[in-house]
Amino acid sequence: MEDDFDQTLDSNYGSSHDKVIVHLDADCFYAQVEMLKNPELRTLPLGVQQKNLLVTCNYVARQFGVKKCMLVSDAKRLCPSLILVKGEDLYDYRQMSTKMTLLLQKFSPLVEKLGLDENFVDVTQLVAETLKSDFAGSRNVEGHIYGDITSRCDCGCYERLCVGSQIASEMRKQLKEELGVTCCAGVAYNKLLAKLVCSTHKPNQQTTLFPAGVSDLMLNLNNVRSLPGIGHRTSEILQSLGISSIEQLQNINLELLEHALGRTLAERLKKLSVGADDMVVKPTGKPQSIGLEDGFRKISLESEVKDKCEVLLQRLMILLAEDGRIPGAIRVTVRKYDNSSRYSHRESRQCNIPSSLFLPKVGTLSSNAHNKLLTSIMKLFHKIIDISKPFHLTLLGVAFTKFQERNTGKGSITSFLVKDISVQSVMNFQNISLHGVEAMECSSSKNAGKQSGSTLNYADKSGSESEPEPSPKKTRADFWRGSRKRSLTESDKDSPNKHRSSELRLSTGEPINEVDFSKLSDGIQEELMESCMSLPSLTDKLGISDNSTPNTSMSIEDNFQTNASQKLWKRLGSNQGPQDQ
DNA sequence: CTGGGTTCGT
DNA sequence: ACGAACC
Ligand SMILES: Nc1ccn([C@H]2C[C@H](O)[C@@H](COP(=O)(O)OP(=O)(O)OP(=O)(O)O)O2)c(=O)n1
Ligand SMILES: [Mn+2]
Repeated sequence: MEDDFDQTLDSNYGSSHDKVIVHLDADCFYAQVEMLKNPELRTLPLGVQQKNLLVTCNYVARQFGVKKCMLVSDAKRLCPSLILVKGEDLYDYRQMSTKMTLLLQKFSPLVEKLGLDENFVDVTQLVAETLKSDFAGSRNVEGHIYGDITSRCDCGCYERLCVGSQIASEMRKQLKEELGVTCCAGVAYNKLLAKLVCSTHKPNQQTTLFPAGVSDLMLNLNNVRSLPGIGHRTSEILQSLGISSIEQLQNINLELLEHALGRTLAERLKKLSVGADDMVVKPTGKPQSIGLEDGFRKISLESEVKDKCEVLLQRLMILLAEDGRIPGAIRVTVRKYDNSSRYSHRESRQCNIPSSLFLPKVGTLSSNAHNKLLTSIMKLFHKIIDISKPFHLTLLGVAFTKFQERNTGKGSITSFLVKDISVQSVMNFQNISLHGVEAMECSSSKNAGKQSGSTLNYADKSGSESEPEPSPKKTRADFWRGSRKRSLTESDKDSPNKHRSSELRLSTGEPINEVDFSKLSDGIQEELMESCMSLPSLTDKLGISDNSTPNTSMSIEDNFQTNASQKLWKRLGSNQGPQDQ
């Protein structure tokens, strides 16, 4: 008891072994999603292109020496047969990202996203429950072990990390089977080490790090730049101090480092350099900002600015409607043409916006509020740019921030859906395939948007009546390796809307069937319609894609080869055929 | 020939 | 409002 207390207070600089952290990182993420959309690309060298930058490529292409974030021209020189797919529109990547995080949240609520394809999961509790309920279970490490384990720590971390590796393996199995996504995983006792060890075996592999391997892992990093937390700027400063290796960073005098970097950063980096990290896995909630930007050669007329911003705003309103919250502020970002300096000098201005613009009125928002927002945007623009002089922009961005939850009626299913994270994709109402409802205004029309035409599936039968109550004897620890079952959490139970919405849950589970809209209860049908109509700017969604440069062709034709992974992709909510290259 | 985001700290 | 970090 007292020992535990001391241990907690000591906080051993983030080097205690009491946690089990899994870090998951999808393989060549954008490229993988593109291959899921069009499996014919699987065997070919594939690159995903944003303007002139090749942002990532599949592992076939990597054999040619093609690298991430490379100029397209350089990549083509290395690999003339490289197939290119446009990737400026992140919609599909974002959607897959959401599904991955939802799947991982079945293992622990402590899931933190980093970008679109990485997740940290703190599985300490699941590991503890598993060890408790299954103390004689196998202690095999799944996947690779980093370095040697000749000396075993006696704090119990060996067993914990073993179970962690088994959980990681199950996570990857489910990601592959349910979403078609392959990824790497790293298992360690803190975030830094989980992330670093994750990347030691790629692709589609996992690695577990025990305390005995920590020193090797750190010293095998090639450059100080490989330490998460040391970016472009900091590594340059370190370079000017003659520090380029991890070992040099470990050994440099702390006072000297503080002088160059400030105390907080210096102390943090010192600890990181020996693998100590006390950062906690912070559950990722809804985003703090939702924005879009577009880069270009030159814009020098106010009218062009307005046009660009209007397009950005239209696309933004779709993302906003799907998010379901009301923004309290809007921000405009600009990049001025700057000779000599490749470095983006960006300037931004933001202002508050009245929430009255987002009142749940049906048709009114579209033109009226839209115009007011555009006016605000232009006002902000004029705060940055003096129109009376010539100007030359190379980027425009618009973002919403300061979100507030939408307050629809208390018991309304709308307000409930907005809150329920597992149902948020449903807020994209065009995702519902409305069998038995003919051409509802919000679903049909052009049906050409990227976010249209997806299918809504059941997943969670156990959420409603059919599943027996979990027996108190059975701990949650068994769910991930024994029979797969999901039970309602406590907070699920006290809300009647939760039960109603289980009818509408987006699939991440096995029994995949399309929802037949006409089979939903009448009350829910009506409320869904109302919810649909009360969403801001819903009518704007019609025929408008979150797609600046369309990168897919919409073939309604469904007779082409049906490869398993493509079926999976389609089943999971795409309506897109393969691309015509 | 340099994406399109998001978060955090100051 | 901006720089720095991450993907
Ligand atoms: N500067 C960057 C870095 C990444 N990404 C995008 C493209 C990647 O597909 C995705 C994930 O980034 P990763 O660094 O994890 O790279 P990949 O997943 O593509 O490849 P890997 O297999 O090495 O993880 O984020 C980006 O747009 N800009
Ligand atoms: Mn990745």
